[in-house]
Amino acid sequence: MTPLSPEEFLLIAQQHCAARGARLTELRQQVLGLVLARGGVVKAYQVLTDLQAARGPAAPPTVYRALDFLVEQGLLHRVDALNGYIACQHLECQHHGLLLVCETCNDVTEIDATDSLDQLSAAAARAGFQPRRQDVLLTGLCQSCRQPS
Amino acid sequence: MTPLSPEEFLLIAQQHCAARGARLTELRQQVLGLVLARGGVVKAYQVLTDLQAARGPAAPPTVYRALDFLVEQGLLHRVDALNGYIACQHLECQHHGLLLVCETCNDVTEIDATDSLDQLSAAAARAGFQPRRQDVLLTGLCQSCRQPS
DNA sequence: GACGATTTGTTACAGTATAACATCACATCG
DNA sequence: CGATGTGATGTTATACTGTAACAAATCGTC
Repeated sequence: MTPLSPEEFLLIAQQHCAARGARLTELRQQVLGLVLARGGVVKAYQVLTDLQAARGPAAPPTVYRALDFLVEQGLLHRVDALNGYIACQHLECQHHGLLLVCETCNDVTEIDATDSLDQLSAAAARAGFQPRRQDVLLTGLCQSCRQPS
Repeated sequence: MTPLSPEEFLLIAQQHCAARGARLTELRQQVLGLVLARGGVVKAYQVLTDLQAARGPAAPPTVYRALDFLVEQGLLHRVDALNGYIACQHLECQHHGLLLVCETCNDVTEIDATDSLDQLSAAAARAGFQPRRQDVLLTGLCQSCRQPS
């Protein structure tokens, strides 16, 4: 399960958007590239800084709109617990991702947990609730951070 | 499943904290009371306003600290998606709560989904991740908001 | 080229949260 | 009793996150 390179990711993103009739404009692609370049969880204002470095003046709404779009398309996940964004780590496969947020190192890992998440949705449905495809996240300790040594 | 009255809730909260060796101080109790008084999802700055009305000058850290404590004790849930807090709706029973956040009316319902959530934890554990007891939330449409009529 | 719809730019501001340090309350122990 | 340590609260200032509202540019279509 080698992670995609930024180049591969951008390529797939293109196809992904084309297939959905969504316009992956220059700006949106650039923002996506900046997120990928940093790697891991990225904050909106980090992207803003990078964007300003790359293109001159830019304001918050510019990056928030691009990030919203990318989340909408499923290319990025929003990590509410950290007010951040992270590239989808299972773009190729159809999946329901579960985001594992380490509360020590703030690293985020995405695992495929389609079955469990479907169960969760079913439980919600029994309560009359109609879930929208959405990122579910758990916080806790990642493997590296719970070494007893 | 009648919801607890604020009085009942506060009483149980007392016992709950005592049992855990945590100090439910006057301030913390007051903050909890203000959340219960408003009902539903409450924002920190709403609590701040109410607290100022009730006790005179107060600053953000005062309420954030109290809210953090109450979340820590499991009396409140933090609703990341809304930057808000809501009283635990299953205080009496041992449960793993699943928060259902309606993206139309912003109402939050808490259902018991212990089984599904245990599955989720198990999936995380298989990835070497150790989840902490934590609120999981799904966004979507509540029953009232998806009336086709 | 005119038009409507979407995207982007820009300004200004609203809302959320914490760092850092001072002070206070309280339990414990010598 | 007073010293002392710990946790809780007060206080100031500031950092971080996000959006409303409107203007300008871009793109596809007729």
